[in-house]
Amino acid sequence: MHDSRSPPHLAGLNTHQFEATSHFEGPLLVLAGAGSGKTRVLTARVCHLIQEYGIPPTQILAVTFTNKAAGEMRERITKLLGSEPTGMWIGTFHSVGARLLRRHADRLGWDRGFSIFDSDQSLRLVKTVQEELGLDPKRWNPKAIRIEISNSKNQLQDDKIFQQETQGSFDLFVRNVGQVFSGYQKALRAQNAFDFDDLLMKPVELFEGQQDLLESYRERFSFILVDEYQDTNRAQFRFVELLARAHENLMVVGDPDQSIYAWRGADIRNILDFETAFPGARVVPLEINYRSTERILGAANAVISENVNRPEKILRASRKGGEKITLVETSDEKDEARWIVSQIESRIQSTPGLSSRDCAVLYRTNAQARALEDAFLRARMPYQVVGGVRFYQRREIQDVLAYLRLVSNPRDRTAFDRIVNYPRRGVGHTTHEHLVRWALDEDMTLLEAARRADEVPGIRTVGVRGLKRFADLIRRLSARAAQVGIGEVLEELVEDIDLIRHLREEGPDGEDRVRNVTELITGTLDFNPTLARSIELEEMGTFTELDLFLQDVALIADVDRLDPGSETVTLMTLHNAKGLEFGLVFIAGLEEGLFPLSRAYDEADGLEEERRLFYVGITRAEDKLFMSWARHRRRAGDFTHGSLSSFVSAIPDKLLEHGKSGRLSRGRYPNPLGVQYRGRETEHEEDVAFDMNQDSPGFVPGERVMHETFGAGAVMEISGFGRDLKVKVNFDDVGEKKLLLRYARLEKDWP
DNA sequence: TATTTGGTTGTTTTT
DNA sequence: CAACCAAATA
Repeated sequence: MHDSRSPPHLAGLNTHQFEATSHFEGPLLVLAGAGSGKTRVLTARVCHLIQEYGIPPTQILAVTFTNKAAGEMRERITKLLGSEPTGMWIGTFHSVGARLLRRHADRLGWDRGFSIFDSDQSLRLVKTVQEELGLDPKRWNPKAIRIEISNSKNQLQDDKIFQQETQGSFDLFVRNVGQVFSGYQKALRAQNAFDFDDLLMKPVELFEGQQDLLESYRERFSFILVDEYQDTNRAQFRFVELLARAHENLMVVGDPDQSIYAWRGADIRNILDFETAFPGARVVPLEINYRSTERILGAANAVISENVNRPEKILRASRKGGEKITLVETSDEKDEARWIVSQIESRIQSTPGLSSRDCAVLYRTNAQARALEDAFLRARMPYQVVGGVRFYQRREIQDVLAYLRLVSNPRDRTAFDRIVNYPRRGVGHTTHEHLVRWALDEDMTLLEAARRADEVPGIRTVGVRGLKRFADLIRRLSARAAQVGIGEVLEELVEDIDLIRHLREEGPDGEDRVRNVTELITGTLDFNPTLARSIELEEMGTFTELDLFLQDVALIADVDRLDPGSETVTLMTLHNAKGLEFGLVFIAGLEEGLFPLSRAYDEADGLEEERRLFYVGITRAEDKLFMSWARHRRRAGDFTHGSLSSFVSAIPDKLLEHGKSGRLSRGRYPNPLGVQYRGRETEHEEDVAFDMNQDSPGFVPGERVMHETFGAGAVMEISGFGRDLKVKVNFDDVGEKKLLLRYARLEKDWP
């Protein structure tokens, strides 16, 4: 341990933490178990570089997983240093990429005022391109195509490479993706826009193609630090590699056991093979957990050790003992939610100093938030939901933002299309078509064409007036944006289009929408571009406040909006919980098929990733962990019957304390004898009905069954759970088939 | 051109 | 049980 005579950034570090912190040049891999103080090490090393080795902050680049983490890191460094690390770049891969592109977009044929398209906007663009190509979106799922494009980009494969590689493919889908891909990329460029994936891929293209730029940034960032390295993808690896290859002063920090983003291209090999990519790397393990109690950590270790594909390591607890983990069985999602709320209530009441902000409820899917919210609302317990229907994704917010985007980037056609007729200006489908055709012929932006709408053939006077009014509005806003703050621009816009009145007229949801818009305005009134940190001071003059604001908005994540200071319980997905910690943690919905999700069984390593997610969830808890599951759950409209997640069986029983919700333990439910109470309790009857219809297939291996099309056969085996129950049948005529029971409509074939 | 209706569809996780 | 979309009607 380093004592108080050391500089403040070294105080209290253990041997391994100190080793990593004081590392100077060359590659360094820190294998940091959950709660082992990796953020401390990261910030301490930055201070060490600056104070002990005299490295100017301008030469340091730190990449974090969220903007929030970036902000916290900057704050902590400032505190330790006693001054801002001015000129140091700290940000996510996406924000660093955006920042580089803002500076050099012209070298790629983009304009520095480019728009950043989020997944929704990029999906809309995929649809548009599909329509132009005459590919029926019913037959070729735009979402699937978008995912394919995105994956490809994350592998650094652009549309040209994609087409080359799939040219002779017999897979029609893949060939179509190739077509859409290049149309999509062309459209992005025509609109002066990048999508999320471009923010990672284009900087790589920039560096690979422009040696002088690469050289200058290599010199500029002579020290690079990357957090959450286990979740980097190919493009991110390449980006880091390009910058770090010359000097190799690269520190990466991560934990293979917490890799949970393989589905979006993260490649765990980046961390596993780090020593191969950077030979001679120093490897420092951090294996003492300072966060959770011994019992909680025991459960986490037991769970993760079930994974086969992992380097052997064990995380030790510095905190001994602790409460047992509570595992509770509930009757359905409402019962589960009520139980959670009541636990939080009684805990807060009985534990002095414990407040709702110390509590978090984690779940696998966003849909689970609904029942929970309902219970919190009823109990009048304040809560905040992270994610789900995202704030910036809401229709009314997107509408307002589309105006701003169009002001900032007049070529943004996606923005134009969205708002040209919102609120209604008499610009319908036909008018729009005429406008587009004319703009294309005359080679001008839609906005420019709208300004000269009276010259466009075929448009009725209502449309002409509407378009001119629209173009005029955008022009006025542009002028204002150059003079006043973003907040004022927004206020004027909302006033001008009379948005509040329009929203109120929409009916019941209108008030909510009004509130959201007001919240957006309030948020922007004190928007401070220097605080936004997305830009260096000397660059300030070259961008308007609006540009900076839009960039921030585009890259903000759900967790970034989490307010840890507010007196509320936090509800979020397990993915969003990465990197966070809470005194009390609930993991809800621990049912087979939900967590792990049944789809995880279909993919190689799917179950292992799911288990890592469970591991991440468990290790969020400091003092007490609760887990719950429900026997019945409404999913996608229909009822499912569930059983306890197989993940839980890995946890030694001595760490567990079993319980039942009040509803179940009162003994009305379940009914061990089946039909005994029939007629007396309605609830119970429903329950029996589930059992007959949904739960038990009513089939056993060897039994003879009939199928509508396949005819008679014998049941071979039964697998899956709930709505994913599958049966394998050996049909007399067509042989073996694996069928989803809920579609199969099998009937017993009585002899 | 705007609005309403009904039908279809799909739910994993996110920068 | 949404949200989204296409067709039908005002």
